[in-house]
Amino acid sequence: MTEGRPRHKTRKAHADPSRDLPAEPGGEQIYRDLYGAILDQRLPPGTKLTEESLARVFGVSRTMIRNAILRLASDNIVLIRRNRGAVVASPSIEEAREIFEARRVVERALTMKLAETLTPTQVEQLRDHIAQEVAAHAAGDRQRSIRLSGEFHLRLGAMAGNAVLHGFLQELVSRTSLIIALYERPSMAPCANDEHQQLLDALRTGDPDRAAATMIDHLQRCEDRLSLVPEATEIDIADVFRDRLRAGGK
Amino acid sequence: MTEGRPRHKTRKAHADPSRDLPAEPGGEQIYRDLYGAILDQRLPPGTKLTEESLARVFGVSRTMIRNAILRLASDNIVLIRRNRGAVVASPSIEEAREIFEARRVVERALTMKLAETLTPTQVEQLRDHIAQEVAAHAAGDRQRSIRLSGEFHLRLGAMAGNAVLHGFLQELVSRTSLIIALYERPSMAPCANDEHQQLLDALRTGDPDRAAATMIDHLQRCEDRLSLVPEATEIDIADVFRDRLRAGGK
DNA sequence: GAGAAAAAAATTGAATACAATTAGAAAATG
DNA sequence: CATTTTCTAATTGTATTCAATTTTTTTCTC
Repeated sequence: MTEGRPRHKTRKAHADPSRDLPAEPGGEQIYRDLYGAILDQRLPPGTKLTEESLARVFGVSRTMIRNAILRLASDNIVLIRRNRGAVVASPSIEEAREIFEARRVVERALTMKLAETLTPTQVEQLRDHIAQEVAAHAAGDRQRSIRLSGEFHLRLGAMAGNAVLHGFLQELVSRTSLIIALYERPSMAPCANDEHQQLLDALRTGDPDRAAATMIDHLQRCEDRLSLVPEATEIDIADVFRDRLRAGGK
Repeated sequence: MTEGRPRHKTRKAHADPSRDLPAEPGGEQIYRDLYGAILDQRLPPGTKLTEESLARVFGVSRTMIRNAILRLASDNIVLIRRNRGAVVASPSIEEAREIFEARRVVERALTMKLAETLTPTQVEQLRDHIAQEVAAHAAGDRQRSIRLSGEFHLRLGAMAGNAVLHGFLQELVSRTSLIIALYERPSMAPCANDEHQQLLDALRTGDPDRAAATMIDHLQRCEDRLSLVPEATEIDIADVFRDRLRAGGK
């Protein structure tokens, strides 16, 4: 019955200290690493993902990089253009609006479910999480702050007990990271953590409608904190002289 | 070995005459073909998808089959077990319930949106679609009937104008096909098309709440028409003699 | 014969090799 | 000198090859 036999697999120890064994196979680790890098904006929207470079970095063949990229593409956080490589996605303003609308739909449902089932243990977990957010914010760790903020929504979603909706939320939160990278207003925290506290309070009342309203409100504020308006600059030159170009040139 | 390249499809004659040339590259066509075959239950849940067999059938290398399967897996209609191949997914009862719940969430939202924007042209399109459903039902074409039924929901979802939610719905409808294959009660149409007519009527009133209620009701009926209860059979033998097994010896 | 062990076959995982396409640099043209 | 053209390098798409794992078959033992 003793299962725990310490087997030393001395293989390529990668720079990742979180894992001694050859990581999870199937390109899983690569996928996660890329995913994390994109979410943390170390690979910002528009970044080209060249297969061979990544293959060298990760010390594997292009095959697995391709698989990882393929998965990222079906998560809609990477865009593959045929024969022209993959880039980190750059959601348009329209897309951003749709994503936030989808979040309101999905998270409203998850919040209502959770309001009716929330246990003291879960309250404690969420409280802890908020504490971490506050700490990160106080420490000025913006990177971590954004990441924790997204994770709060995900943990909440996980607790609601519908894996399908939770999966949708995962995609939505990821894409929201890209949106923040593209459209955040300078000098504004994307997701104020006192709002998370309000959310928790609303959940604890056990009233689904009140919790849902709080969530909707929170998401709307998040969206409003961004700058989702088309920029009017920089296109002018081409536009102003359009008639001249028509008349003069070919 | 002179394999050559038989231009005729002497092998499994595919019913799809739409392509002589390699069609869209990137394994797109293969993906769609497999997708369609699964949705039409020509590849029912549990079917093993052996890479080499598929490679022979489609006349390509395993590489592209793998890509297609990978995409199907991220759509959650195929399950990949490491080193043990891929099979068409068999959603559990629990999963089925979650999928229907997710559908209520997503389609409620889409229905409410659509109720406020529905144009006469769209009404006409939906009316046409329902006519097709009625015709298929009358002709006893069950296969087509099920497919059209799912497509009705998708067209409705497409009209609502949120591509993200529409994408979610696509996955949900696909997975519902698997659920129907697994859990349909004999002698029962999965989605009565007079309910689709009621839905259209409700949408035409322009009242979001009424339309939403009709949709929720419809989806609930669809779920209720299935047999989502754990089967009590076949486990009996082991269960009946459990105490004896315990007492007698391990 | 039933069951366990070993060997063979089939299947998947991943790297490499080659072909096709695109992007970029150099040369040619007006 | 700007623009097009041509050639070259870089990159992606797909097939093939080799290794690792699982499944099936065979062989052996009792």
